[in-house]
Amino acid sequence: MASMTIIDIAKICGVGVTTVSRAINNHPDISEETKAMIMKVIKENHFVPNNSARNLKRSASKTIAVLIKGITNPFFNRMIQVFEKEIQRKKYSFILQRVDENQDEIEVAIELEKEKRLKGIVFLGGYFSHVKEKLEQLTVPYVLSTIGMTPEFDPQEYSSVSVDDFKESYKMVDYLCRLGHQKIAILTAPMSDVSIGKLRYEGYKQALADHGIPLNEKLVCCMKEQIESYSMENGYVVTQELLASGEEFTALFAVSDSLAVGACKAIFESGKSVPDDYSVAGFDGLDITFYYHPSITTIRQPVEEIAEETIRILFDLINKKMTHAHKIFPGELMIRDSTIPYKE
Amino acid sequence: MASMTIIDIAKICGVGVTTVSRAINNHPDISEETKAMIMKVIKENHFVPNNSARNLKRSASKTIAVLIKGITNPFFNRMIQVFEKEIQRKKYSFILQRVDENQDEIEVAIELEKEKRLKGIVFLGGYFSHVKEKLEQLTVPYVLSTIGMTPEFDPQEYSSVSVDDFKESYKMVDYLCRLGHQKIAILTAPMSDVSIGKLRYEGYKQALADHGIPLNEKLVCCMKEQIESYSMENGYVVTQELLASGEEFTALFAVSDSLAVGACKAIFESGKSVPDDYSVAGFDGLDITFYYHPSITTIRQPVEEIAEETIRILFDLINKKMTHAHKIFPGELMIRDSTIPYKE
DNA sequence: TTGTAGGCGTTATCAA
DNA sequence: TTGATAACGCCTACAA
Repeated sequence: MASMTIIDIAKICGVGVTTVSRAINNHPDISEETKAMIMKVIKENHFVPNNSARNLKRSASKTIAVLIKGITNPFFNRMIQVFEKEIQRKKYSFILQRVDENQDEIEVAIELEKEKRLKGIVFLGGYFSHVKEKLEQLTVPYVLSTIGMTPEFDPQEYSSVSVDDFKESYKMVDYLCRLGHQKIAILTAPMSDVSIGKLRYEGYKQALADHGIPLNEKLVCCMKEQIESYSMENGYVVTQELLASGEEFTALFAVSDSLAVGACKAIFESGKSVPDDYSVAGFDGLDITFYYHPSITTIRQPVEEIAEETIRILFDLINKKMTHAHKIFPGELMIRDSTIPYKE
Repeated sequence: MASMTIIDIAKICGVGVTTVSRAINNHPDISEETKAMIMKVIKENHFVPNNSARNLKRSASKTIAVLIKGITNPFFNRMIQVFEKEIQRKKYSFILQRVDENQDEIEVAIELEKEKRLKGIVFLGGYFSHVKEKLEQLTVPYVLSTIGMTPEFDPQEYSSVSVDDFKESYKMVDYLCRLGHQKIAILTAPMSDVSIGKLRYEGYKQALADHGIPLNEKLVCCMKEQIESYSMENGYVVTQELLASGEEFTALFAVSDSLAVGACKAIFESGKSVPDDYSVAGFDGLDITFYYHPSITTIRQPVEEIAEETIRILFDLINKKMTHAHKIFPGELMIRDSTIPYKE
């Protein structure tokens, strides 16, 4: 039989559609017994309400969408879990929407906002270089979570939660310098990057400068554009080239953990060792850095706290408790087995 | 200003709503110039059509949904990419819907089918033990991709694409036996599991039997229920317990690569070595098995082929070219550095 | 506590 | 090539 509607159910039950609607939506104005009867009929006939119709009619729904760019990143998994938990705790429902690499997240957001009558949006990952005019089409509050922003964006215009990529990167390179390393290679985003890749690279440069180490451009290795960015493969390939170049270095800082894993592999394959021949450090705090052998020194981003704070700010915005907020969490330098002091 | 509708646009343009609709949907019956004019107005006013209304009205849309259980699994990333590419190539649009661990994927599917007027569904991951009655509520074709099915399901009732988990598991354990290993531990799903975990365990048992090796239950290690299943952490914790138990073994077969990585870590931490003290093998063919040090022997599932075939079958079903199909792909035994012959 | 009727924004039908 | 109008399935004043 063709799909049932609320009208069919009403007919079968011998009641009006309103009553059925009330039963479905747990409205108070309905007697327990009619409700039970209706629900029974619904079960028996496998009636499922059509969400499109509901969304169309509803003026507002209690739902939050999380838009995530690059779902590949294992770093987001934990965050999504926290988002879901926190959003459900607030009795809101939760939509996870993947945004393709070559899709515009704002356009997706605008469309989704209308379709689902969203109450708020979380943007996760990606670069976020959008014109103000476009952002203004978003009529519900939104928070950028772990998204590096270039400074030309007016902080008054948006809210965000993240670590200070510049500072944390600095922290790591500073640590490597203090171990006595002077020739520190970096594996980073292409120079065209404007987001976290750039921020972390700037931290590297600053740390070197503060230690009186001149920048050696031959030790600045950029990911290949044609390979998935921040992937193990990219780290592997780029490190192979670095090793083949013959340029000397004693430590390698990869701006993401996956890159670091790929780098380690390239080093091992060349017959060298981590950390005896090269110290290697990553960034993010992925689980794999703990499980890799040797375990990999990294900057752990406090994902749970970041996710929780993101939701807290979003709801404050929704409840109009504030206009905009920016929260920066400190990262944690996890010293592991992949980095050791420089030895002559 | 409040959100625009197609009526507002029609008024501004001085045309009827139908004409606007035609412009939006690239209908043939409209002159190029009015269309251009309308599109210009739409751009200027940032009009975005409401999807709920479209879905409600449309009788059918060319869209395929991929429902994925346990988005954590990195194994799915590549598959999703292929799905997206193939679906777009067919000029269909693609929806990725995450299904929570404690959600019923069929119910999600039924709801989504109505909401989005789906043409077809792909189920990815999970266990899939559903009653026939429920499956029958799905009125569009669907394909199970890389989902282990217990034999009691009638193959006439559904379509599927996967590897033969039993056979591939057998292949791996057989290989370990041929290396001379006799005491082979397995890291597998809890015995209550009915899906791939069970199938892979059965393959292990059969291979041991065929080599005349009695099953030692102390070497059958089940994942902890309270830890994320098939995770590195689970492999780590369970292997620590195995090592602590003092039960002797020379090889360890983990039914997933992530478990294998965790196992390796536990072994290294105990002061032992892979592969010198213990050979370790995984299953799935994740990238990390190549990048780990030592690289990990595994069964590679041909993800691209599986994904492509899934879509091919789905479209054959949609176009009524067949009733049901089951495609089994062979896995590939990737012999790496984590397994070596048994030495006295 | 229950039912009737109108409208959410779009597309499809049909007539102009 | 265009436009008026009736659905699509549901929710919600408002009336009973």
